[in-house]
Amino acid sequence: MALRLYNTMSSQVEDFQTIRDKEVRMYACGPTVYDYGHIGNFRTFLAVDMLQRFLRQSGYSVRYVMNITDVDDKIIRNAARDGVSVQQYTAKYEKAFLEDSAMIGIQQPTLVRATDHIPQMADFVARLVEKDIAYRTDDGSYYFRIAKFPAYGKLSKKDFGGMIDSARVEFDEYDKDSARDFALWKAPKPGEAFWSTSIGAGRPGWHLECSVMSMEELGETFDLHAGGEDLVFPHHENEIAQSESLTGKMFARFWFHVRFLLVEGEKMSKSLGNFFTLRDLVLKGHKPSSIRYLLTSVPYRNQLNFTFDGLKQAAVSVDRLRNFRQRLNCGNFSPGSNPEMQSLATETTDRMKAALEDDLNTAQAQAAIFEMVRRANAALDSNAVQKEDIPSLLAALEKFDDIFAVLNDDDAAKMKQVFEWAPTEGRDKDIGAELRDAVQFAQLSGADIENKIAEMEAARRSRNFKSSDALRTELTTAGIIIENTKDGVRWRRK
RNA sequence: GGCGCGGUACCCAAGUGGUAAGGGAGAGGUCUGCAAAACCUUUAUGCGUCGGUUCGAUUCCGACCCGCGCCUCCA
Repeated sequence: MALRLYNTMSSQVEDFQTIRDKEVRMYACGPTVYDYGHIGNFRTFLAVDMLQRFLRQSGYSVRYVMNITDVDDKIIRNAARDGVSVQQYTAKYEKAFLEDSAMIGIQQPTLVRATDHIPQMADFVARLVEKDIAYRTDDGSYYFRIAKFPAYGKLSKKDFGGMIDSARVEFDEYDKDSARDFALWKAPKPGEAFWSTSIGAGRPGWHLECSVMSMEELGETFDLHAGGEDLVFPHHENEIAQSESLTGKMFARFWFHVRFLLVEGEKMSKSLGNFFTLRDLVLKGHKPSSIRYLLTSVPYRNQLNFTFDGLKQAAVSVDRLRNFRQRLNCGNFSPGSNPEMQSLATETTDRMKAALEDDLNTAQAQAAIFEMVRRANAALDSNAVQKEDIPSLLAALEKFDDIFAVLNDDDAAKMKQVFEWAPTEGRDKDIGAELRDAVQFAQLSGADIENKIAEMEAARRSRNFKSSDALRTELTTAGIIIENTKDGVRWRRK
């Protein structure tokens, strides 16, 4: 078996084959850095992150490039509103994006910025003009002539046959040959940021940067291009048009699109009051690992209903996995190995691989790991797990976590960052009691806790349950969960 | 209107032409000084509705109802 992925271009699940053996060159459309990223953005980036992780786990070397769109209408407008330069404005949100990505466990791709590629973009337009594929309008803007690219619409399955030859239309403020022609380069408007280039002053249109930067980084034809489902049209369609009409070659082989999510059953929107940035959720006290788990638990092509109930459930599920790992790490086991445990680990690894190879079916991969957890826990209860089984079971768990990345408990440290950030943006009032608690709990050092536990254990040994229970309550109140096992006391943070 | 996706238990959510993964929640039980963790049992004769094809459909086909997406820069 090998990886099979849905390709938007063919509308089918296909065998994933790379141009170069065992090397994947992929590009994802990243954020426009005009505000903090919301959970919808992160669902998409997380899906691509999982794909990238799985490709590496499958033995590919991966060149993964993501763009940062740091110039567009909204950015220019907001920067002007705030009285800062475009660079100052975007630097803040780019930084926030990187912090948020790290917080939610995204492995950082090679990042490229639109504004670092202005000359290349101008050059790209000039070459299109030479081929008469692009044209300049009176105001100094440049447009792509869709009539020159008959395959236009092949990705989004749209038929533009009837419109392409329409007469020259006066279209609002612009002077396009056809209403469907799209802007490659926009002439400057009074008071707006612009760049002086070989094709004149102005700024790039939205689609241009992705064609220019992806080809510069990955070559004229690369393996996979990813983004949110909304980008199929017009963004990716336009990228294909401009790139392929310039090179005469196929632009990207696979098109990977992530479905939008719903929040509490409805489309996420500010007017509905169900619009959440990642930081909004952490401010409410939700753990980054819970958010990551929930956002990755539904396969990327299915609609995911993001709910607060689901977030709670995700937290419990993650705890279950973490408890299991701790149980494996802390117990005392007799020497030898149990063939049943060995084959359980192997079966689980195989099932996870098969699930992910099937168009990244994350839900089934989770089912496989939980099946293992349940069966191994049962075996642990009956002392059927032996010393040499531990590495095998842990290896399967690690294989899972290479992709899902929720086991490492650094939630408190991440939440602390958000806690400290809040006042800098006047968001103190949004800090929830749960976040406050989580941050406070993190202050207690491991040594402090161990000391309390030793005290508690001493009381228990002398059967002074009243005093030991008091100590446990004290720790519980501080967010420490105590478990007395036959191998001694285990503790963990809530 | 055009193109596309989906409706599965209390909640989230996989999946299959032969009778329903997994997680959470609930109930009962085991273990425990009490907890916690863990385990066991249990919770859809049912997979939007109505027809059709079939020995057999939740899975295929058709109609309808509902939700969602794209169709001028929203991941």
